[in-house]
Amino acid sequence: MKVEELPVDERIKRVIRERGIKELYPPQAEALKSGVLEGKNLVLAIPTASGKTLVSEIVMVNKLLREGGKAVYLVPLKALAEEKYREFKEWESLGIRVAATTGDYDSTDEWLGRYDIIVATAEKFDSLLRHSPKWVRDVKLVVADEVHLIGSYDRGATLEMILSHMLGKAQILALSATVGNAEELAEWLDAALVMSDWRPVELRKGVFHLGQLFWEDGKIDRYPENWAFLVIDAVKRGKGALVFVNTRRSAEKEALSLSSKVSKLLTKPEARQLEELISSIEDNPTTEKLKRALKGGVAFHHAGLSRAERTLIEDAFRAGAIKVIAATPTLAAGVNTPAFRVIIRDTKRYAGFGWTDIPVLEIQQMMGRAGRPKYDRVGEAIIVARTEDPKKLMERYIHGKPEKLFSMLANEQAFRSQVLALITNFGIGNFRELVDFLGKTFYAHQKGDIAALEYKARNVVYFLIENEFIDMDTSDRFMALPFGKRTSQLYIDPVTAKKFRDAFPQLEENPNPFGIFQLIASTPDMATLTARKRELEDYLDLAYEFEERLYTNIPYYEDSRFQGFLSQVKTAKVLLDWINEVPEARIYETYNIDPGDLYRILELADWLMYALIELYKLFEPKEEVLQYLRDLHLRLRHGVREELLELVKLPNIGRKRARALYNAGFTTPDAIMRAKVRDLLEVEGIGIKVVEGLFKHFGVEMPGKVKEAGKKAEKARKRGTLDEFLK
DNA sequence: GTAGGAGTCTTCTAGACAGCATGTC
DNA sequence: CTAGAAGACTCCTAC
Repeated sequence: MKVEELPVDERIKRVIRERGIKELYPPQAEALKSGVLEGKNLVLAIPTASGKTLVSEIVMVNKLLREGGKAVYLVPLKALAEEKYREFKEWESLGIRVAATTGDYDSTDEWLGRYDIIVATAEKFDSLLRHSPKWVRDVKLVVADEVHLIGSYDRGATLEMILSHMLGKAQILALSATVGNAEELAEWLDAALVMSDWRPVELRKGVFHLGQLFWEDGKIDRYPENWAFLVIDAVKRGKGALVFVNTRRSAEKEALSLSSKVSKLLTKPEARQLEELISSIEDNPTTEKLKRALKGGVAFHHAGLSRAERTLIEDAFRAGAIKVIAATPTLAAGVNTPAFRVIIRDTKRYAGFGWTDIPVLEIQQMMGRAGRPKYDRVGEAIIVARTEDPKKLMERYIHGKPEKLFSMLANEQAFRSQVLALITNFGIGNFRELVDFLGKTFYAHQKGDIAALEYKARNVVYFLIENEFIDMDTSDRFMALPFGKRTSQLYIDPVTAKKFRDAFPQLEENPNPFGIFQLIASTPDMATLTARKRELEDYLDLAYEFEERLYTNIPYYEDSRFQGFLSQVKTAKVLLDWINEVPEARIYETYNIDPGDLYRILELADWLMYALIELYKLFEPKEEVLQYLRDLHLRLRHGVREELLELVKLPNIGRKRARALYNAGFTTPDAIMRAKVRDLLEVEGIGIKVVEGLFKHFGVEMPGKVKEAGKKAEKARKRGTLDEFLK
């Protein structure tokens, strides 16, 4: 189908033509002929990179130009929200305003009402719905990207509930990977279904076993025995490769070992480019390994890396500076990083209770990363058979069908949060109405009856009443209580809220960071760091040492909660070190964690600390305790002792600079404002830029001379590094 | 007595959403 | 619950 023939506004065609697209891919054409342009719901199940985004763009903009209102585009990851936001920005030339919103950005957001396309994570949109801003009524279209995540154990229920809410109120376009039961999904959504395996770049799949590469079409290529040669071969041909493994350690190990081989294939300019890349990365034990690998043009990629490093690696790989990435599954689900060749080293993964096969769906997503649309005629995806029977792998992952999706609404943790929200935020007034609503869900459609779910719902309601989240009047009508309403808006698990409330009396008696951090770490919303076996004793000792600061009893060894408790103690200790200004590098070493782990823990603790304070406000708070909690929250956010709280509020002043300033005698913002520029520059980590920022913040004019001198110094410094770099 | 090597036993394991203030992604 | 690598531990030998 030619773009010209599309039954949409001329302006849309113009934008698409400007991208250099004249002809639509067959599945795109089929999708657009399904009635979706006339308002019908659609489930589009086609491979990644086969043009789902363009279809959704056309559908969204067509809808907006014809009917006005808003389109919401749901994604599973914050990084994807950013990626889509940047892509959709292009439509601003037609006067369409695009916004992105995730937990990193804004909230209640009446201001989102000014935008036409809103990109959001599913959880964020769910949270927005609970705050019911006025513009929600204007949502005419919901695009759910990666809708197969409806089958994810911990996050599927959210997506399912959003779609249940919006079904009938807005048009729905569900974008899915290939799944076993797309028909079932389409039926539920009363949607047309378009399925296809078509890809713009041909995908060749194969299984590698002891030097033999068995292609799906029966052809066999011979290689040296080690699969690493497949990687080297790709690089030799001027292309890149992705290697998927199942542990962080493997990713690092393979990256380092491949690096020594790939490095020999690098040209001088390439090596220089990599040096530049390396110099821009912060130093810590994890990045030390990363930098070593990068010297040879290879990176590893896993959640232990910070966001900045991951983005840097992804960008450099796309640009061709990095030749190979060894990655855990992070990369398969994340932003677009196609490669000529994808090698899947592992098809099993440890799942907490043993080894399980990685689902076909996930392996196919990894394989789908093979083939770069503009550069490759064909992409290659190769599964390595190390201990597994190659025939079995071929059957399961290459010729096999992906799994069916199953509703995860009945997952207890997700379900109790959702039931609470239905009652406190979505006007569900009694049990009958609750059951009616549940009847509209994918769960109900799939199972045919909801007796089991109804039973669970009844138990949840009892739990919510018993713990005063909600109440029921004499005519059995639900009433939202402030505690329940706030819990739902804070987007925390009711069990977390209950744990907080139960601890308030003790917390009031003896407010202290360790007790509060352990409390936070004990909630189901927190991710704890696992205490390793040989650490157990240390943390038990620590727990006894700090016993009187805890708001809970130390469980006995036989108790099933024993190990979990010690993991909470470990997590609390990390947070404690953080607010006591222990340097990051030492935290990584002491607790054997990566930067990404620390970041994650801090992010969660920050969020839950806020929730704790907000809930405490509902129970006749003591002003001095409230103030204590607020200060602790700030300390947690900035990672400082109390005396630095004023300093870290200044622009560009974090925990390191604040401590340096304080130790140099600048103990208050006022002292800094009165200080001489020269004296400030003496302080470690304080350069002319920071000083300029500070003076601007204070509204004080910097002496012109000083400014000049500073700039000169800056230039000299830059030259210095350049000289060093050139020799 | 002990350094150090070989062999054996033990341990460990992927990922990542949410509030709010800030300014406006 | 179907693995596999790294690190800890043990035992032995050679000096």
